[in-house]
Amino acid sequence: MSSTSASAHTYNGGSRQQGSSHRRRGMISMKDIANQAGVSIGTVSLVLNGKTENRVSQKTSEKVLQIAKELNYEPNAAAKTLKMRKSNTIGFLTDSIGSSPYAGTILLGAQDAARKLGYVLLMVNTNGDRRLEKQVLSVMRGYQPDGYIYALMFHQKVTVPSQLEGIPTVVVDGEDQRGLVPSYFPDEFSIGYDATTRLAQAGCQRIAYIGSPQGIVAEINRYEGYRQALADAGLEFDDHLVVHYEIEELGDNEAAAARHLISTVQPDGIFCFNDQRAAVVYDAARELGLAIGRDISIVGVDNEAIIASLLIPRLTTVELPHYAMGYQGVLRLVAQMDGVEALRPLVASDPYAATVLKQMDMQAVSLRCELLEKESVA
Amino acid sequence: MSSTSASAHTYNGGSRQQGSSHRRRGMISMKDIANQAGVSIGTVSLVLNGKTENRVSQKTSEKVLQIAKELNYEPNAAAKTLKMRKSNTIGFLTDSIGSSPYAGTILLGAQDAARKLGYVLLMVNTNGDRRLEKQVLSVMRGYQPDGYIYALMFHQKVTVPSQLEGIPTVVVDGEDQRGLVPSYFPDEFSIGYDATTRLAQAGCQRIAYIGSPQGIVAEINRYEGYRQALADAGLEFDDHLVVHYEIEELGDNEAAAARHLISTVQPDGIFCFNDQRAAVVYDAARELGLAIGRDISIVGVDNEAIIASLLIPRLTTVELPHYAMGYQGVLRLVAQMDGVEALRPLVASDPYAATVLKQMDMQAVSLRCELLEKESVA
DNA sequence: CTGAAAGCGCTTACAG
DNA sequence: CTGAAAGCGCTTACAG
Repeated sequence: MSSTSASAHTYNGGSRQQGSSHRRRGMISMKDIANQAGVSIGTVSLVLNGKTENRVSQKTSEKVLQIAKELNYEPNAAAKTLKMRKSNTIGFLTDSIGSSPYAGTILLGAQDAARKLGYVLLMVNTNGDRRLEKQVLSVMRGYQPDGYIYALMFHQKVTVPSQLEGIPTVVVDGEDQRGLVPSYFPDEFSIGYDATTRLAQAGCQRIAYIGSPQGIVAEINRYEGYRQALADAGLEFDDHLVVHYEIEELGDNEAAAARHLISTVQPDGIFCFNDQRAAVVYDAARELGLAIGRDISIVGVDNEAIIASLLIPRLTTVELPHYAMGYQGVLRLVAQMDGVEALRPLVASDPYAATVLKQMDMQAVSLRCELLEKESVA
Repeated sequence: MSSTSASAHTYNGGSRQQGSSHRRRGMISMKDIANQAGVSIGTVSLVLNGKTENRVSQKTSEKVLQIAKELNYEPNAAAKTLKMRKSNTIGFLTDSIGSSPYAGTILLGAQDAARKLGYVLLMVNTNGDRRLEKQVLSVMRGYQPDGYIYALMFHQKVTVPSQLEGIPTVVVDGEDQRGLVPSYFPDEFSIGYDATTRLAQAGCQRIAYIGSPQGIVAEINRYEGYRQALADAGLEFDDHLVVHYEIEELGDNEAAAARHLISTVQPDGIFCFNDQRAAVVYDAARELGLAIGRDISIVGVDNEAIIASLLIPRLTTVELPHYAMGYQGVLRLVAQMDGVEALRPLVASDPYAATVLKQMDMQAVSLRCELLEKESVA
């Protein structure tokens, strides 16, 4: 908690920027345009919405457009929403903005897709608190978003709030428990498979897995991928090479645990559940005098920016598709709300759009993740 | 970029969740309540807005409230906005969601404050692109946010977009170039001062500063704080103890540079511009056989979660007030828009509210940052 | 090709 | 204490 100081470094910039009076800035309306153009409001509406075909003369149309531009007209979303029962707004619900560095990337992807499709994001954080979630959701509903993105902090099974029932919704970085709500999440199995296979290709014979508490989806499937890759590479599975850390029970001893693992079972390659673990393994290996990328190969998951900047040699890692999940999630949502035709304008320039269109019949879509080759693998 | 796979891990959850038909879910309106209660819509409005004083009987009031609750009534924000010319919406503009782990924390603070004051956040990312900013802003204006938060990725001077002129706006983690728009940002001078003073207190005689490219506000003021603290501690300033890295020109050599600095000028304490630099210094010190927290003391800035979890011994660091900036920024904005009375309900339970009220006459507010004591200082 | 009018769900004088 | 009515800025049959 930081207190506030009115120190020498606080200065007063002079006069107040704006009064608290509620002078309505001259938001100009169709009426203004109609007056200036000498036509009716209805005509202005037609023109501004491009519905002039056989209904408005070329000349009138041009005049209206011209004046609208001069006046810097911006349609009043509230009026439009009220009349159309469509807000062109997407509710973005998340449990984790602020607690995860990745939430922002999902949001960015969602935002970019929304913008291209003419939507704006109403953002709300639930802190993972069901009671708060219910409260904010009911406020949000008043704004009548046309659909919702329900974004999680990491891949897990979730129950979508009942208030969203019947409203178009897409789960991102998570999976609807009941399999009814379309969900976009990383292909965890392939992450484990690709990482392990890469290590096997590098000639590793004793590939360890440093995992996560068991039970969460990401852990279960990455581990499966690890085992399948071993089998496909003709390597025998060895129980001793696997550890599923409970973060809590480890505390400061994660480093010690890593050292212990390395020195006792002597792996020549390690697939780490995430980059953070990989960073700890770096330290452990170094203390044991092992050269990473030569004596021992390491692969992480996340491509976490800060860790990436710190580790030497650079870490080979599997990147999680946060941006893609947010982006495709919104594409899917809009297709659901407005029909697949809504995506057509994008499809020529945007490979994601084509992908999403192909998957409209799948409720659960796993995104393949890319292995980024650096120098931590021999 | 991740491609998408329809692997064995993609399953079809069954029937489509919702049709694309636009059946309006029974958003119930005041009319519905009025009908059921046998009163007029106007009366319902009065009751639901708590304006019953001398205007509606206790009995009618209760009946209306009761029915509204049963029907799960949620006011239609679009209609209210249209009529009132007030959307109870705040536009949150940022250059960095997704590119900075801190943006989310600012957003979280803003969100929490907004919720308490009955506002909802309309979120928009500009990617630091002026053209895009202009475009998204004009769309956003259509939604008529009552005010704007203009949030930056790190403390810098900015020119607020001209489209925001005349609309209540608060800059967060940045400073309005012209000093006209209220701005909330970290007290950089104190960061440098407190960190350096802490090192001096620990008995350090040769305190180095590993900075950042010169020119940005954060660097200039932290450096000043460093120098002032040296002076106040009776320590002589030594040019050789200071380095202002240009990140770009350093690349992988940051570690080498740190090693070089430590071995040549032999500081016994180092104030690092941020935790990331501190992490590099950890490595360098260790390679030179120095025990951190004994042979050499280190202080960082940021309290970056991932780095904090990695460094041993734990890093003493100055925490940047991201949450507080977002929170207080919104408080200030609402006070600006709705008058200071709007904050009164909070003031009893919320120390931030009192603080903000005290600072209504300041355009630039620097927030004091907390030094978190860990074990990296002797 | 164009305009007048109704109506989306609210709030707020105004009349009673 | 209560209701009828106007109007916020749009869209869209409908009539001409």
